Amino acid sequence: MPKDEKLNSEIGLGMLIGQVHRLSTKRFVQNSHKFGLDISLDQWLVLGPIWKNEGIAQKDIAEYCGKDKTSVTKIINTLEKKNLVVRVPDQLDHRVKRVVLSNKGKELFLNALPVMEETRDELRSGISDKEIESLITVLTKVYRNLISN
Amino acid sequence: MPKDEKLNSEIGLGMLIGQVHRLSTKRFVQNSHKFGLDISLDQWLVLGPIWKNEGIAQKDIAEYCGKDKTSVTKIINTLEKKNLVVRVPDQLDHRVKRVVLSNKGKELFLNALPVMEETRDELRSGISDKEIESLITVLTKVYRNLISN
DNA sequence: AATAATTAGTTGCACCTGCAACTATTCAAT
DNA sequence: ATTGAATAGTTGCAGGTGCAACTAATTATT
Repeated sequence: MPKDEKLNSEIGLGMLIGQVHRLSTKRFVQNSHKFGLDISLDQWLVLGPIWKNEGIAQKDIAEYCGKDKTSVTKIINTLEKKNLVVRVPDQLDHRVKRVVLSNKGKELFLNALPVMEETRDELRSGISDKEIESLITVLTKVYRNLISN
Repeated sequence: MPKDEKLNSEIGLGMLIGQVHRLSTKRFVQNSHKFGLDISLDQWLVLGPIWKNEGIAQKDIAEYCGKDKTSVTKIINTLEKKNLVVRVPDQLDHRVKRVVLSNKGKELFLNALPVMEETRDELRSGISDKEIESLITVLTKVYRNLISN
């Protein structure tokens, strides 16, 4: 019944990554509620590149946050439903759509920064910078093994 | 355009974990197809405890693989649709359902072992055991930070 | 024994993901 | 100029996830 009993057995690496991923996205949403906001981690991740690059094309958003273009389409749909972003068709290339933050979107992005901070701190609590660094280093190697499709 | 260009910038830890998680579940499915099988990583993860413990209750499956009971219900639904498992109501406690592998399920489980092996090897390719060990150590700390709800 | 609290499992809703097939537009080749 | 890639984005389908609310069965309380 103790939640971390299974850790002693050989909880595989893949399983561990899955757990951490699921729990951290969950935690982000919980924290956003604590701050009176309603935004998912993935919505936040998509908002990021739009903030940094007003009018970015969906294709570039996908590349930027490592998501499938299909996923980006659908996340932007929900962001648009929430009136956080607007799709603007490019005047030169009629295939691309440029995505822009609304005022509400800008406001939410700023308000969500502390949520990100807090979640980040919770994840790293009691773990040294050196450990985090090595974690990122090795995880990046795994990542490189995987992107070479 | 190069797929790993973003690595140089500060691709956050959370984002990195998300990428690795998504890419590795994807890779598992691709590998299962290469072996002529059709099984997802999560279906495999649920099959595991049933293999080790015939007639395990759904609640214990959930605990075993760290999934929500809701998710387990639905994954077992699809496993049952595929005729890989059967739900058997417990005779003593009429609330619990015990899950059993069919012959087809046992066969698939065994056939999927090499898929697991291959995916595992691909993930770890070029990474020393020591690095993997430290990865698991630190990731486990992150995990512990998260389960304390 | 009757009521209340727990527990196992399911369902509905909203969201995220990957894949394949599709539209529409732009670019390349001849 | 016309045909044939390639590209940006969308849609439909199947699956996975969390949450809240629910049923049915078991235990605890009094």
